[in-house]
Amino acid sequence: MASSRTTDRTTIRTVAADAGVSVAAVSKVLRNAYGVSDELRARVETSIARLGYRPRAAARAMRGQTDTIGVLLADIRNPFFSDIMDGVHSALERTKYQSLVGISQSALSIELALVDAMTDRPMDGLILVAPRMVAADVTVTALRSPTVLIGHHEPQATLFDTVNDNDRLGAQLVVEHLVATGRSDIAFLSLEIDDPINALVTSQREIGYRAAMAENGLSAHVDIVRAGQSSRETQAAARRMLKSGERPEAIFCWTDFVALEVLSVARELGLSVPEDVAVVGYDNTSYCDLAQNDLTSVDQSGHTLGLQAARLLIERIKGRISPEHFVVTPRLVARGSSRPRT
Amino acid sequence: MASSRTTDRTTIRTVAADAGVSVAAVSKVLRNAYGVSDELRARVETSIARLGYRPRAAARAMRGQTDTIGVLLADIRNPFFSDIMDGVHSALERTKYQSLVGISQSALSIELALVDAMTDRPMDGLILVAPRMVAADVTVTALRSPTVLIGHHEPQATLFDTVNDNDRLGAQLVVEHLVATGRSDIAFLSLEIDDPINALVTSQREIGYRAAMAENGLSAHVDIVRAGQSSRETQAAARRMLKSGERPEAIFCWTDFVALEVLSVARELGLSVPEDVAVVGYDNTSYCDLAQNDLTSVDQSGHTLGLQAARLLIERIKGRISPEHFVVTPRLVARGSSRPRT
DNA sequence: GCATGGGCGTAGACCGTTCTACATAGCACC
DNA sequence: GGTGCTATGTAGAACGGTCTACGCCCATGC
Repeated sequence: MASSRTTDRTTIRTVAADAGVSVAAVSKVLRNAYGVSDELRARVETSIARLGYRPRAAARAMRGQTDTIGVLLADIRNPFFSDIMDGVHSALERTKYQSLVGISQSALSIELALVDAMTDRPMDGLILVAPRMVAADVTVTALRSPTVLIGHHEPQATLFDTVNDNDRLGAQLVVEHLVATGRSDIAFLSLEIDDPINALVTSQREIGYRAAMAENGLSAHVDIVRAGQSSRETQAAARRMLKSGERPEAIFCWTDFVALEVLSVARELGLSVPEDVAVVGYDNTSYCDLAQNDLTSVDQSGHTLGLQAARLLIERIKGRISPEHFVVTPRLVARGSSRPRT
Repeated sequence: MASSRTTDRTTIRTVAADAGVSVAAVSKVLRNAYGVSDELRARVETSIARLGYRPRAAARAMRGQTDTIGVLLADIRNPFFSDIMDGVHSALERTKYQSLVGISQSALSIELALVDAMTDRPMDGLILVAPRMVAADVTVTALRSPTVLIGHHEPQATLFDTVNDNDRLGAQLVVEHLVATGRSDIAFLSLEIDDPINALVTSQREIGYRAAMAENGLSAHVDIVRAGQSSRETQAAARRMLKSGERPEAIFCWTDFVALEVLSVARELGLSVPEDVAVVGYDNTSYCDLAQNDLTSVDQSGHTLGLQAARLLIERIKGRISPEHFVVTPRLVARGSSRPRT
């Protein structure tokens, strides 16, 4: 079966024979290692080009590097993750590294399986985006291969790097903005998670929200609603919040994606935004700027996060041991969905 | 450097020693190959569990399978591709296969590099989603590993399978719907591509659009505008179309993602949808259903496409040689953005 | 003239699996 | 008791790279 496929691929041995040198010499050229004369290099490169030779990553992986980094994404639907990937790609552009992505669908079990799969592959390093796993699991992973986390607060960690937005501050900016525009009854629509840990961005935003409400003397108004990932659950939660007798004056959503659903439900219920209810998102994804959404949001530059993570990872692959924890400062981008009421 | 990381991983030899059997025996158990007694299997499995052994994919790749399939996505931003990935994941759920994704950012050069990287990895098979490459390149790829294409029309191909929507029909449905709702000046906003080929979904939709316009005696109104991927280019094109003296009565966009931008521009220009201009998308992604978009679109069930592709790929990996070409029939989902004018 | 050392290239072990070819045991049958 | 067959387990050669250890050559210094 599939026997027609064994095309007798050209290997390093073929190249060596063609160039009339040893296998080791070809390997040296490939890795541009020390001890190769210009003449030998030229000869080998000519043969490589003529034969169209490509080293097999699998064989390479057994002893050396694979020049591949693995990215674990929780959720491909959230457009914010596209921004992160853009950043990763631009950091990798001029390097020898390529990225391969695993999608965990926000399920812890899949996440763990994927990390295992990637370490078995193996990859030279891993970028985990918004992972759900607990510190112990991250540690195990980091011991096996260089690791950088995005969107996971573990500022004391020494075995891996982290790249984060200051999520507490971001939430505070939102609350302050809403207060400044005349709202005080501000609810937070967060994400429901089985075993929430403080490292999660949603937890951090909840903390920031609580703190800011307290600072503004609004502790009595604190209202955190948590809904699952799915559109159905999100809409149901939004509907409950907007229909209830004491509808909040503003809903702050943990991510833009959710805020768009809230806007939709509000419109369906005949409510006007921002008159009847203000809506604010988080991440400042490209959807916020569309006129039909006109959504106030918090910018944390996914591009920068991805870029930094990739940079740090490469440093770590190259041997850095000391941990680095990069934090970007969020910035509120006010749009129509939170304009002061007239 | 990173020497602390060499944790002396347990290998198949460790397991063999622990269970008191040969390496080959362990390998047999792992692959559940023929010629293993229940007693031996039990013994080996106990050792595997006790040692927490995991076979390394890289070593495995050198002779056998890797149980990994590669998916090449053109663009992670387009939410339609999320639907496809959902389908792929559900097909793979109960199998031993895992998927790893490469993102080409709609660039032909990256696409080719990624396909090479994946074949070198190697993967057991490849799913290429909306690839730009020409038939010759696909053929080369298919000769190296089992391949299924999604969103690439090559119905005669024998070396690989394809999974497609009937894009011509989809475009026809749109034109007919718009005609039925009283429009005749219907423009098509398509995608600009350097070297367009007929196999692309955009080309197919253009063909369907032209044909349907002709059938309805509207050939004089045929107007195909092509814009690049970026939001900036899309908006610029939309602005030109909507501002011009002879603004069309309807704009049919090649994908939802673009239609959302058009809705935004229309609103910015103070035009009302669908009164001043009707807008229709393609793919029926989840954004269409949001009240602020309320976008008419064509459903081609990305979930089904992904599911079928994964199924076909596994069949092919298992030895099927004869080509299969799966085609789904699109369905128009009418919403507010194309309601008849009152 | 001879030891020294740096530059260059090579031989061959090694990485962790798979898989073919073969050895052995047990059993049925004559 | 010998023969043939099946069922089970094993030895060892792949797979295609990397990388260490070493040898050769030539220039240099004394």
